[in-house]
Amino acid sequence: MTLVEIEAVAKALKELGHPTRLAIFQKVVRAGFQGIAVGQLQEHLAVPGSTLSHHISSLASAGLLTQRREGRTLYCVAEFEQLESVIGFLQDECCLDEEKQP
Amino acid sequence: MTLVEIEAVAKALKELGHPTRLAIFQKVVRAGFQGIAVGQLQEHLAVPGSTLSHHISSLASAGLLTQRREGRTLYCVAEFEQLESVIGFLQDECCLDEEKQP
DNA sequence: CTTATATTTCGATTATTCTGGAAATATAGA
DNA sequence: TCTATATTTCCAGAATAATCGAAATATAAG
Repeated sequence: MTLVEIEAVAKALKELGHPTRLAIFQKVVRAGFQGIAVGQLQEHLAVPGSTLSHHISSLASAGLLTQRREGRTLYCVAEFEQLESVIGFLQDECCLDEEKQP
Repeated sequence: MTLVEIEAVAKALKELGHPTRLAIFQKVVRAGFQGIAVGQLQEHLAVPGSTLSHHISSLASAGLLTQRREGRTLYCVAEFEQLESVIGFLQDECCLDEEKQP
């Protein structure tokens, strides 16, 4: 794992490490490949539009989601590969090997 | 998963989401159950002592490590259960169910 | 009791992030 | 074109985090 890759993982962890953003990401992931509209997120999470928009673009800047427009509606779609690479990092780079376990 | 638990996971993710702290944590995990001394971390990571100490206590405040004193030396030991609960959250609460996969 | 080593806490500065109202943009429909 | 809806961008203030030298604490050894 290169330094650049580690920094990409750190960036993703950092953006996930905010309660509102983690809640947003959870909803986006659960919406599956079709995604969830920004407005629907706003209904569920009761957070002002501009604040929500900032959090969404933070998650996008970490490669954790993308947006797709359909008419006036913008859908947020999870980038599952990025999520998997974060999980993979924690498992491979941070967890113990079997032989070290008690 | 309760709100309190989500906030605990968010806190852990946030603390891991800093390049220096992620590097610290990686070394601590790899040191296994015996842990690694603060001074050894400092040698590896070339960061001033006071800064390092702050980062270590951030990780401790997120429940990701504990410290054990042996004489003048303080060892940092990973809290593997906390790491596993973070990984578990990302897998269980955030990943797709099989039936949603393509 | 003095000195050396290991690490933390204090204190202060600088940098970054969070927040949300208001204005701007994009699209659709009448 | 005019209006309504959906969302973002602009702006600026408030809050939090990061940084690190210097001083303090803890322990060990002579």
